[in-house]
Parts: sequence; C-alpha cells; structure tokens
Amino acid sequence: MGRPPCCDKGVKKGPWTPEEDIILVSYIQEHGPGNWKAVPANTGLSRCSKSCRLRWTNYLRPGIKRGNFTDQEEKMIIHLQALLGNRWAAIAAYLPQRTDNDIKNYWNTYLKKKLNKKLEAGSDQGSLLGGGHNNIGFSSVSQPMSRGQWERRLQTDIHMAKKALSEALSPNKASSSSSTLLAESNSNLSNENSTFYNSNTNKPTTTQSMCYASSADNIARLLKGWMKNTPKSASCAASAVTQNSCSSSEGITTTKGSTTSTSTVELSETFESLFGYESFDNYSSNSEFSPSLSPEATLFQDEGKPDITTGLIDMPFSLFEKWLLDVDAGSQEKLGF
DNA sequence: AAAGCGAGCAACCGCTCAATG
DNA sequence: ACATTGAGCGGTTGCTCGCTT
Repeated sequence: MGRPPCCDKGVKKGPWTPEEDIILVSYIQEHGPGNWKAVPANTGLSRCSKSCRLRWTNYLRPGIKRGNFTDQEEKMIIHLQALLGNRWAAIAAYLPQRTDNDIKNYWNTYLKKKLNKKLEAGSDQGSLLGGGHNNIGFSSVSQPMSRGQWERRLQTDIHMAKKALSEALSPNKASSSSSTLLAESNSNLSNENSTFYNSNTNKPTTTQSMCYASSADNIARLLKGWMKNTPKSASCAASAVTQNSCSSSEGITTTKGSTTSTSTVELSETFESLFGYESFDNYSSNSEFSPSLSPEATLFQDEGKPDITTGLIDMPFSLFEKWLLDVDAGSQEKLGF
C-alpha cells in the first residue's frame, strides 16, 4: 500500500547535470527554497520535487562542507549516533555544515566499520562501552533502553540549558548575539523545518533578498566553476559556487580560532554550573549550543554574511560538542580515538 | 593492459509527520 | 475528526572511480 510515488511519470532520474544545477540554483536564488512542488513546474526541470529538494539540500545549498571529516567531527558523529541513533538529520543539526546524507554515508561507509573493528579488537577485553550512564552503544550493539534514557536526558539538559540561558541573558536579550543563540535554541531542535530564520529578527522568513547574493553573480560563479572543472567534475561545479571546491580535499579549512565576547563569559558560567565544565576557553558564543541552527540559517549567513560563516567554520567545539566529547572521553580513549 | 573488487557517494524509494481544507 | 498533500527523514541502491592482481 502506501502512498503512490509523488511524481513517477516522465521525471528524469539519475545524476544531475550542471545545466540542471544551474537552473535549480538560479530558481532558488530568486524564489528561495521551499515549495518544492512548484520547482519542477516553474523551472521546466523534468525532476521530481523531492529530487530537487534533495539536490539542493545535499549538494547545492551554500555553506555545506563536504568530505574530509575532521577528528572532531568524527567524534561528534560517533557520540551523537550513540546518543540519538540513526537520526541523521538530528545529528546533522549539530554539524551545521554537514548534510544528513553526508553524515549517513560517512557513518555507513567508514565509521561503522571502523568502530566494529575497534569493538572486535576490544571485545576480548570485556565491555568497552558500558559503564555508568555513559553507555555509549553503537548501532550494532546499542541498547534501545539506554538510548531512550539518553535522549530524555539530552532533551532535559537542553531544556535546562535554555532556561538557564534565558535567565542569564534576560537583562540584555535584545542586543547581544546571544539572543540569537537563545532564539535558535528555542527553535526546532530537530531542524526539521525548512524555514529560513532571519538572524536579526529571529523570525522565519521566506524572503530571500538577504539570503542570496545576486543571481547573476552566483550564476556567473557557477558557470565559471563549471567551465574550470573537468567533465568528470562538471557536476560539482554548482557546488563550487559555495564551497570553492569540488573535491573533498580542497578548500576546506578547519582552523581553531576562537572568539569570545562579554556574554560568552556569562554563558560560560551558566553552562559551567549547568554541566560542570571547568574550561570554556574555546567557547564561542555565536551559534554555539544551537543544534537548531538550521542549515538554511547557515545558508542565510553564508550568502549574506561570509564572516559569520567563517566563524561557523572556524569555530572550535561548542559547549554541547564539548559535553558530548567529554562525557564519554573514557570510552573513547579505550577505543583509541 | 585489463579484469575484478571494494569503497565512496549521489540519488532514489518508501515511509512518517505535519499542515491544511 | 478525517482526508489529502507536501515536506522531511532514513534505508537502500547503483554508479563511478581507484586500487589490486
């Protein structure tokens, strides 16, 4: 039974061509993402609306980083997968520059095998993963109960963090970047809507005037990247618009610059008391602890405010990431990460 | 040089969820 | 309250490429 395919007649399948990418990108630049049903009709693309959305979110969307997962990201994924299970979208919410598909692929093709090897190697020495509340399970060995408990704990912690933040920031909510943080924290944690959030107003917006550079400019860059690439990588040209690279080995910088602000100190204290951290040196307030920072929000910032994006790219571990990594450091060390 | 094989990844499929009438 | 429909998510497939034999 189930629903019939959303669009099974006359739609093109298979890899996207650069021409299709250009059409899609230019359309979205003009109208913004969303209303995917209208995209094929309005663009003339012989593609399913789902295919258009997928192509955009996983490939063409600005601000996404592809390939070359860092150790930190790897650890994040491992922890989050243990905590959340195969909820790739939720995991991707904590790695705003990564797509769920990318993370999923990385997990399935690399991390899972790597972890299984570690587990097999360590199984002779008894349980490596158990122990207290940090019962980090991997997909093959995880216990549903502990996962559920951890989800609840996670939600509780997030809720507490939001409350504490709200209290800590109430005097100067309006002006600081932390208000954005708070608002982002208050928005959908699972990052499941496609609404753009205006980082200034914290209101959802479908107006893309601020989200996108001029279409002509982007298309020009798109074409430029396309022309420069070999046929093999031609399909990557569109992504070069935002990534400046097609190959996963290019153009990805992961520096560890840290920024702090006055409010950061306050937040640090708040979180310190909340989670028991001792050091927040690397905590950067902008977009931190904001799993709800949607990829589209990143897009928003990326296109209009490159510096902010740089901040995202260059950011050290967020508080929550630190928590994720610290909370089970022992287990990870045992596994040799 | 060519065939075989495996890894990586883009894209599809089917399902669920949420919004709307 | 129910049906419909669009959007989103996770599992899976199949293609491509690089390495090995």
